[in-house]
This record gives sequence, structure tokens and C-alpha cells, in this order.
Amino acid sequence: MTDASSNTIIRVALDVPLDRTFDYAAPGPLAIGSRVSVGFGPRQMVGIVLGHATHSEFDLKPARPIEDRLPPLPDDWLALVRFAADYYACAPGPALFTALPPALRAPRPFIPARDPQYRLTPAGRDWQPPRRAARQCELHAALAASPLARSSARAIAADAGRRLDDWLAAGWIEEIDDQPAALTLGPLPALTVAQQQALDQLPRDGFSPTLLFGITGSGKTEIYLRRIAETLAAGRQALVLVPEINLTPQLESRFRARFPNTVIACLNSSQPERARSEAWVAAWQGRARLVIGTRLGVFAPLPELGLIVVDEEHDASFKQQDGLRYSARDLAIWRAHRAGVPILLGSATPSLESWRHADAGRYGRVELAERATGAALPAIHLIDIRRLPLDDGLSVPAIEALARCRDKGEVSLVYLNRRGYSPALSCTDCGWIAGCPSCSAKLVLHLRERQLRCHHCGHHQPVPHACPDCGNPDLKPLGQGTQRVEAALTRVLPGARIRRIDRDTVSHRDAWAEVYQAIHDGEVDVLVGTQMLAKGHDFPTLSLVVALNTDGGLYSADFRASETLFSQLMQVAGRAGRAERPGTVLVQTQLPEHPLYQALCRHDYPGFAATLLDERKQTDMPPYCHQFVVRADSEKLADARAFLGALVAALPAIDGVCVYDPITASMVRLEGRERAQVLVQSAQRGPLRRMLAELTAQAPVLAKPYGRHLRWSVDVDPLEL
DNA sequence: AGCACGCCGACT
DNA sequence: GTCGGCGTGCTC
Repeated sequence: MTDASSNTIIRVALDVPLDRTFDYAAPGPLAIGSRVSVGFGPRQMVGIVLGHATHSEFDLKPARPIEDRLPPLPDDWLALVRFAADYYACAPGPALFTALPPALRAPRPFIPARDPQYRLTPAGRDWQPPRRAARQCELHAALAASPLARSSARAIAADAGRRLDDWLAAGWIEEIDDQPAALTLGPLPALTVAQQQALDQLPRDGFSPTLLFGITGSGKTEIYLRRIAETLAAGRQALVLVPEINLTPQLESRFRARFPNTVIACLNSSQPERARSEAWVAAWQGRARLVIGTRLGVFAPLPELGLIVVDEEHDASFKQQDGLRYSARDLAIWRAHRAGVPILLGSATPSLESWRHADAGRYGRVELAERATGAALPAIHLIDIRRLPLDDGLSVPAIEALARCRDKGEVSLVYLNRRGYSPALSCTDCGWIAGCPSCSAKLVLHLRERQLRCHHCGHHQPVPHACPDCGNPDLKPLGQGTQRVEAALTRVLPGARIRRIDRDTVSHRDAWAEVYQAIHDGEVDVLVGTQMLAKGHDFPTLSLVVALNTDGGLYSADFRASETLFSQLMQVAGRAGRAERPGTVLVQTQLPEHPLYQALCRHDYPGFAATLLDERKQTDMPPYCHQFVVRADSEKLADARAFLGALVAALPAIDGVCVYDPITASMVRLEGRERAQVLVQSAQRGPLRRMLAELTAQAPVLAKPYGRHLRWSVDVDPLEL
């Protein structure tokens, strides 16, 4: 028992998966949102002060404030994280700590690096760097145009820090006080009439979600840039969220070129922890005026937020798939609502959720119906392969089209959403198929690496020389992956320069830059690759796209599969063609009459969306209902199922809420654990939320008898069932 | 989640 | 005899 006398009692959230706070004795008043260092059991941890108390039933340990100059975390940020924790059924502690950058999770002070602005001195204006030092010239030119922050200089050249120090010592540049220089804009391309009209239609103030529905190549990014410029000019901050794969150096440099003297902070999970923490704090302090980030960017504190942009809003990478399972797009909407600022959701193939909001008038809809370059839309043709012989998955018409394209000196792209050589390896005698020991998945043959690999866990093994069941040495690869198609193309297009692009060849940033350069330098005739190639990249001489093995998306058990397939095909089709020569897209299929392909050929997203929405309405599926899934996994499937069964039995009946029986997950085994799940859905959010509350109250108690081996989690608004 | 404590098998 | 397996319980 402790009572408040001279000390203050604070309630603190810690990074432990427990749905409660812990009380500590503070040396004096500590504001809500302060970071403190506390002893927790045997270890020292960071706590976030969430409240105060006058007495506590515990014997309190002391909390020490963390002595950096950072202010308490702002109220609106805490409100956002509290909402996310509550909505996605996550304990407040873990939610706070996923939203914080790495450096603020440790019980140590974080002193952000100084980020001064520099400008050229008169002497520096007269001076010129040696002409052959291209980077130096670029840096000098940038400084000549307007004052430049140190962090922005680093984006021009990696060694800019040292250069700036040299120039400072030489007297070419000088530091200026923190007052931000007036907004300078880089070269502005002329807007097309359609772009100008779209821009004019966008709301400028208050919470006003707008769906910017624009086909690939229609110049959505330019619209974002214009609205961001307005926001920055008005002295507000802008937040841009992009899918994981799209935050490329190309995109970043486009923004930097447009806003040369604006401090831009980039936030994504693959950057170094220090850089991410610096960017986060720069946004918090208002030094960074523009934040470009992947989903975790939605948690950047922005004291002067004026605009949010979510690019490719339909993209699945906005949903976090573990821990705090948030949708960055949905949180961005909540955030814009709360801050009372406009939010722009851009896509060529919007999610059905957003499309329906626009249909219902809850979101504005602004359309960009033509390509900004004036290029015609690519002609999409279906190749009916029911009667055609296939050579490693390639039909004769497809091969001929690729050959013609190569002869004309144009680039083509073969799109196939499957890595490796073949998705299965089978015994010709007994039918054995190589499977993963820890997952219920087939092993993928990677011929180049001489391995069988599981694409769901880390398992890999050498390729067996004979069937382990019957000893037959004749093992046959079934189906095609990118490696196999690459090999087939090398065979059928002799002399063609073929480049495979997938996660196995382009592991990271530098590799991608090299490939990109090679394509631009005309060193590639045929690109073979996965989704990686489809997203947001512009290859000027690409005129033909061939899509292989896409029919799977039509029969999939996942009800969202056709939505995703349409969007992927639309996206990859958008890579083909330029103003002077329209592109061609060939889709090999066994089902050419399928409405999805028919709509695709007409470039008719609205028609396809209407069909899908109608289907979803008939079957009571999202967006006509709301869902959450309870997943459980254990060493034995029976335990996971028994727990979920007990849970379902313990839940009260709530009007309008449907709790389905536990089912075995579509992939039963994953990483050595066996999984089952329960789907809960309702047409109304309110009753569904009450059910969720019931569930989170009951589950921990019901899970106890199964001990540590049983794990469970809730996924609100799941993308995959 | 960590991390301690605690109670049963193969080792110097 | 003890090193170490992981089952159980607690952390203000």
C-alpha cells in the first residue's frame, strides 16, 4: 500500500503483452505521455506515463524520468495509439511500443542529431566544384537554388556530411538559423486538362476523404505533389503513405526534386533504426514538413498536420499481419477525421471498401480517366490455352509476340507470380510430392540454388536424387516458376537478353538500382518477374506484357482473390506502352469468357467492382459485413480447436452477430504449429464490437488450461481468412 | 514477453 | 553428486 504524500503515483504502460498499466512512484509531477525508466522485475524498461493515481495497492518502485530534451508524447498521438489498441484488440503497452521508433523504446535518452540548414556564401557562389565531381556539382547546384538541410543533402550524396563540413571550413557555405526558408518548388510539369480538373475538384479543408480513381499512368502522383505543395505553402505538414514495395529511391527523389528545400522524413521498416528514429523525431518537432512512409509512417507525430495521402490505397501491405494488426489506411482516415484535414486515397483499382464508401457518398470520388502522357491504353488480349500446347507454360502466340517485340528492339515483360523453378517436385512412379516438414505446403524447387525451399518458413534442403518413398530416381518438376520461364525463354528466344526480377534476384535496394539502370540503358530484352515488377516502376521502352498462370486467382478459397487478381493484372498491364507506341498485354487463360478477364479487356474497373459488390451483397461478405477472426495455434490441432470450441460456447448470443464454428486453417501446419480459427461477423459494427469485448475478456481465462503451448490472437478487419 | 524459481534425467 | 531441461508464475 502506497499513498501519495510527497511522491506522485503514475500509471505506466510497458512493453509487455498484458492488458494493464503498472503503478510507480514518481519523484514529482510527470506529464501524461512522458517516458520514464522503471525497474520491472529484474530488468530496466521504458514506461509511458498514461495516468496518475492517489493511492496504489502495490509496493511501488521508483520511476526516473528519461533525461532527454524531448517533450511528452502529444495527446493526439496518444489518442491515435489508444484508438488503434482498442480497435485492433491489442494491449496498450505493445501498441504504444509498435508506434514508437526503436530509439525511444530503450530506457536511454535519445538526443536527435542537429539538422542545420546551409546556404552558399558570396564566395561559395563564385566557386565551382571540379566539373568531373558530379555529386559535388549537384550538391552545389542545390545550395545555389535554396538553403538546404543537412539531412536533405545526405539524400543527394551519401558522403554529403563530410563535404558540407569541408565547404563550411573553406567558407563556401554558412549555417543559417532554424527559421525554415520559404518553400521552393522544383520544375513543374504542365498539367493535362484532366489533371487540372481533378485538382480543382479536390476539397481543400476539413475532414474530406476523397478517392482519387486514376488509371495507371494517369499522373496521380503529380496531383499529390500539387496538393502537398499547397499544404506546405500554408505552413502545414503533409503525410504520404505508400505500399511497402513502392518506397523506392526513385519515388523519394521525385519528391525531393519537387521540394528541394523542404525537410523530408522517410519512414520504413528496412531503413537503419537510427535514421528511422531521427526522421520520426524530426516530424514530431515539426522540422520535417513532409513525411513519406510505409504503413508504420501512420504513427509519425505531426503537430501541424494539414494533409494525408494514401497512395495505392487498396494495397494489402497497409495491413500489419502480426502484433498490433492495424490497417494504416484505416488509421489514416481516423487520423484525418480527428485532425479535421483532407485525406486523399489514390488507386487505379480501389479496394471494394473504399469504392463502396464513394458510391454511398461518404467519400468524394475524383476520376483521372486518361493517361497523362496521352498514350492510348494498352490493348489487352486473351490467349485461350485450352487447345494450345504449352512449352514450359508458354503458348506459341505468346512466344511469337515476344520474338516480334525483341526484333523491333522493344522490351517485353513476362509476369508470373511464382518464384523458383517449379512449385512442386513429384515422383513419376508413386506420386510422392516434396513437402515441408514444418508446414502443410509443397516445397518449391529452386534449380539455380539446387534446393527445395519452403516459401512459408525458412526450411530448405538439397534436391533429393531419388524418391524417398519408392527409390525412383525420376523426379519431375510440376508447374512453372520464374526460373523455369527464364530458362524456357533463353531456349525459345536465342540471343535475347533475359533478366529475372524476383525476391531471389533482387534482394535489396542496391540490386534493384542496378537492374533499373540496366533496363534504362537498353541492356535487357525480356524481363521475367513477379509482382515486384508490377508496382510503380516506369520502363520507357516496354511495349509488351505477357501474364502467365493467373487463373488460380479465379478459384481460390479466398473470397478476395479475384479482387486482388484484377488489381495486379491492371497494374502490370499499366507497364506497357507509351505515347508513341501503344502497348499490348497478353493474358494466357483457360477461362477467357470469365467476367474478370472480360472486364479487364475493357479496362472496366467500375463495371467489375459493381459485379463484385453485387456478389458480396448477395453473400453477406465485406464490405457488406464487418468481421474479425480469432486464430489459435498449438503443437496439436486438437488443442487449438478445443480452445476455440470452448470460446465459441462461452460467448453470449448477441443480436445480429454471427459466430461461426471453429474451422481448421487453410494451411493447417505453419512453422511446426497447427492452426484453427473462428470467424465472427455482423452487418453492424456496434454489436460486433461488443462481441469482441466479450471475447477478449473470456479468451485469457479459457486459454489457461492449455498452458503456454496454445497461442491465440484476434485479427480485426482481416484481409485473409 | 522475459526472467526467476523449481523439480527430474544424463554427465564430469 | 550437479548441469540443465522446460513447466509455472510474476512483474507495480
